[in-house]
Amino acid sequence: MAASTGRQTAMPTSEHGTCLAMSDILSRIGDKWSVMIVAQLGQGTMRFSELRRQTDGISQRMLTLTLRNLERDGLVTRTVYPEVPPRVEYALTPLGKTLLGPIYALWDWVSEHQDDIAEARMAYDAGQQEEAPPRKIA
Amino acid sequence: MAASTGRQTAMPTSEHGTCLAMSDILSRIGDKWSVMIVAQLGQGTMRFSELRRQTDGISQRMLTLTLRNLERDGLVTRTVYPEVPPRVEYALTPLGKTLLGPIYALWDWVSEHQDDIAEARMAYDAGQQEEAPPRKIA
DNA sequence: CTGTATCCTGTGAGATACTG
DNA sequence: CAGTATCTCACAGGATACAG
Repeated sequence: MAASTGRQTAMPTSEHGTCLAMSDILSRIGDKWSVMIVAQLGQGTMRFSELRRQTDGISQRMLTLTLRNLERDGLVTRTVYPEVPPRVEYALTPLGKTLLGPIYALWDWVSEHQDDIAEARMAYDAGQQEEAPPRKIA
Repeated sequence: MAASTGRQTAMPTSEHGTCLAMSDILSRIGDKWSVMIVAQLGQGTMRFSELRRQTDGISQRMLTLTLRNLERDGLVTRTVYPEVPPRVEYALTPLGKTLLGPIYALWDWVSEHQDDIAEARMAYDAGQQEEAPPRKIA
């Protein structure tokens, strides 16, 4: 299990393999929907349409693709019930559940600092306007 | 601050604002280079070319854009020394440093589970080959 | 209900060349 | 050295229609 409770364990920037894996994993969990889906499934097993409804703005196609990728990475299981109106349930694997920790950490960070970021952006954009405008402002 | 396997602080999926902010922030830190740059700067102030050298594979353009975005979000500072051969130094802001925690959490997770994922992928791909090939295999 | 197949667009990002 | 400006291409991802 992870060394976890406390401060950051790793970050030996030397680890080149991990570095490559990082950008790989990050482009997966960093895509538009993966984190949201994992977070949803963190609350329990759900079926396709349920996920679709709860995940605002996702297209059928993207939900399918996202779930397939997560399944391929061993983060979620896909269970098909061969019934007449097909039913498919998705759930986190044990591995998938271990991802919830880091995701929540990120989530907490965002909810804690989103205001700072919004503020920083406004300040930055305002500053840019002063130096930028060879173009008439008003 | 959160840390490990156990229950976490947040995740009231209801928080819609945070949810939107999530996908926003995620698409920033989830892009190909931001996390890597922040991690680099976690080790201290660096200048442009230094970052360029240490960040394998990044193009000049992408480094510039990434840094600009991070600056705009208030995560890094950009200090220009008006010398003859220009020198520009980048460093994490206090806000930027708070991001190191979650990033390290993710980093740890990756270094800990990259093998599981690689394995899961191979297993999945192998399974697909069996059911897939209306196409002759051998 | 749970997908797959197609089409189409925006944009992320590399390569290259030029400037202060 | 540190950047900006273009060009280009690949691909993520939305909309829509069809299928088991």
